Amino acid sequence: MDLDPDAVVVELGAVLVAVQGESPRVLVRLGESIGIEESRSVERGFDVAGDALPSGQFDPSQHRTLEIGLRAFVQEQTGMELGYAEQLYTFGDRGRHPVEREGGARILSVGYLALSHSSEGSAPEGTDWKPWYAHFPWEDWRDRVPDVVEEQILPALTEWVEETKAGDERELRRDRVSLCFGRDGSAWDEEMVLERYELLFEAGLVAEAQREGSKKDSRISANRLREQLGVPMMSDHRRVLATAMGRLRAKVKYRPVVFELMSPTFTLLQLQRTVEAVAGVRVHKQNFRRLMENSGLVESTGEVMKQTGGRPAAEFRYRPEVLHERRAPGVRVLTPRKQS
Amino acid sequence: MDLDPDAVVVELGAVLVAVQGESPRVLVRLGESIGIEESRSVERGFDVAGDALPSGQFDPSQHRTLEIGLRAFVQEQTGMELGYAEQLYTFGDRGRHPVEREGGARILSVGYLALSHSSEGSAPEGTDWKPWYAHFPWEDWRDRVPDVVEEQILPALTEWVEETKAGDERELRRDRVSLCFGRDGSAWDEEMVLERYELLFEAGLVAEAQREGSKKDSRISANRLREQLGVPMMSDHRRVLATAMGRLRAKVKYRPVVFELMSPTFTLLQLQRTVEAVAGVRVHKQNFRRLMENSGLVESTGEVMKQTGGRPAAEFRYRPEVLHERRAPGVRVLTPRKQS
DNA sequence: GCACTAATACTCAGATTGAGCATAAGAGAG
DNA sequence: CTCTCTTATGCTCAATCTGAGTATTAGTGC
Repeated sequence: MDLDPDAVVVELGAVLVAVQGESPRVLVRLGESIGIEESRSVERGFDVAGDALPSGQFDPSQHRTLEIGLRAFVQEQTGMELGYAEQLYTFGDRGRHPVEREGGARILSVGYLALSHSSEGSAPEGTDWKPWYAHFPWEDWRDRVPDVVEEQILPALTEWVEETKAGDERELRRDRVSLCFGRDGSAWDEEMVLERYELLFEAGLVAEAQREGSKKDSRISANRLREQLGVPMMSDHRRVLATAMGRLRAKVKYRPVVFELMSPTFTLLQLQRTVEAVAGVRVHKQNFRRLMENSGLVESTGEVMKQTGGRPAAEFRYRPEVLHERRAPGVRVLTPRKQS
Repeated sequence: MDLDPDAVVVELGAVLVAVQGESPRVLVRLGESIGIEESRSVERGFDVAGDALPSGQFDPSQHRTLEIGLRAFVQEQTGMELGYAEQLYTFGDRGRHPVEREGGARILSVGYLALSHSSEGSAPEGTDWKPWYAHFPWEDWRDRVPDVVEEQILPALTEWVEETKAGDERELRRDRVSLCFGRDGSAWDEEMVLERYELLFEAGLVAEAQREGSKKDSRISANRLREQLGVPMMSDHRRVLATAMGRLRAKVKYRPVVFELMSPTFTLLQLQRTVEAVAGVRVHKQNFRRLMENSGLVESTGEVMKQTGGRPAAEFRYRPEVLHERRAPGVRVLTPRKQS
């Protein structure tokens, strides 16, 4: 690794998502298999790094484009051939990577979102499909408001708000908390995944924040809390994952990307469960099917699927022609009517 | 500049947008003032580079974050203090920058969108506020379908479709053309700015494509055409601008970003004209005001503005509280009812 | 045949849209 | 002072779309 402090190293990382039943999953390289980097971190006293996204250092002499490089890394590290992939964001803040603090080059990480139909079948050696809500337990509002929000996060954030002396800064913090977690008249917005993660990071509530030099908080209570706030990942990979979740939740609504997660044919309920899994919220079943039937996004194959446990369901497939017919074809996730 | 072919240089570039009346403008550094880079290109026989975005090379020892670096460059080069700024995309394709082809480092360019209230007052020495439709004449559908679309672009693209031998590749091309330019049942989608630019680039119809090594096309007719297809910019800056336009057109609809382009107070017509200028389409006036009045995005100041040429107009201001009240507060640009 | 599980049909009131028509309030001309 | 021009603003109407239900149907496993 380059030790010139002026040098820039570009890391390409992929958030490869698949949905198994009702569980959205991300392909990670297991912490134990990372070797050098992990042992280094441990050696230097940092928290255990955690799992990593498939990623690697961009090599301009090998890779004509960033995406080509990314595909090569994913292929090498997981044996998976990427299908749909889109660039998310480029992070370049100083200090989010342990190696930087050892005098190495500055690391830019370019994150990608990739979608896969098949997370079935075991993941290759050294990798695993991890449920993304294991990393973001506060993001799953399908069945109820997650306990961790009411019981851990909001009290801790309130404390974080109150600890500020300056009134206007406190006001700003209060605002962010209510916006991010849907308090005080704001509604829960499932797309704000990154904003929430960054908020928790700034408040020192996620384990990754501890790796930063600033204000170590080693109180037992704080550490216990962080343990409940999701499984951490290597360097800034959980941040990249948050970006991916937010983007996917948003994009599902105006592009037919869910179908990248489905088998070629599916029932409307399977489609609904996939959307719900990704969005982390429930939708009204009858209205969902009405929407799908009028959207032009899908068409019936004429077959039925009988393995549903109830009345057999009609089988559908994606209808690509919709791209020519509608302006922003996607699965609008209908929200319960506002209290306004 | 680094000559190690394995090295990566990160260029930060800003698309700084302001709207003057009905004309959206971009702050550019004038071609003549660029100096070294331009003269080099000319020396080596490339097309004249054209104007450049405010941009510079990211320096990890100076800049704690990418955005900080960007703000510094814009400040230095234009004297402007950036307000709103958001990252757009990171481009890293080989061959879009002339210097690369001289054996230099690979250049990644990280593009940003920045918005400014004030393009009034002359731009600093060596810079200018250029109307963005000068670079993208096919993107302005406010008054009619631009002539250049019907008369130049579509015939040329049709030729590009037909010149393909393989039937399925031809089908793909035909599809892209109809999607991008709203033919064959597709509607014009003003957000697809980047897709259209890339299409014209691939078809060799924009001047920048000529700088690439591949298939030089020096027919007189082809060159005349490219001259009509908008003012080119340095290296890949027009691509970054296309990305910015598309993002802004999309974002206006679900975030209150237009107000970054407005004065503190404004009339509804001024707001409408700004939205139309950005989106490149017209909207129904009465419906627009109904939408604004019900959206919670603005509130009346109680004052009126009399310089309108007709009946005095009520003066409005942005209402930040809307962020807490609505899920995706933005100026939905209503489209004329479909033919379906 | 009964209980259970989904799937699918249908209803209904309330909001939201797309399009217009109509009126109001200034400025400037004569 | 009235007429004309220009924009602002009010209001209507039919067509759709939405949020929330209720009701019925068609399988499976006792």
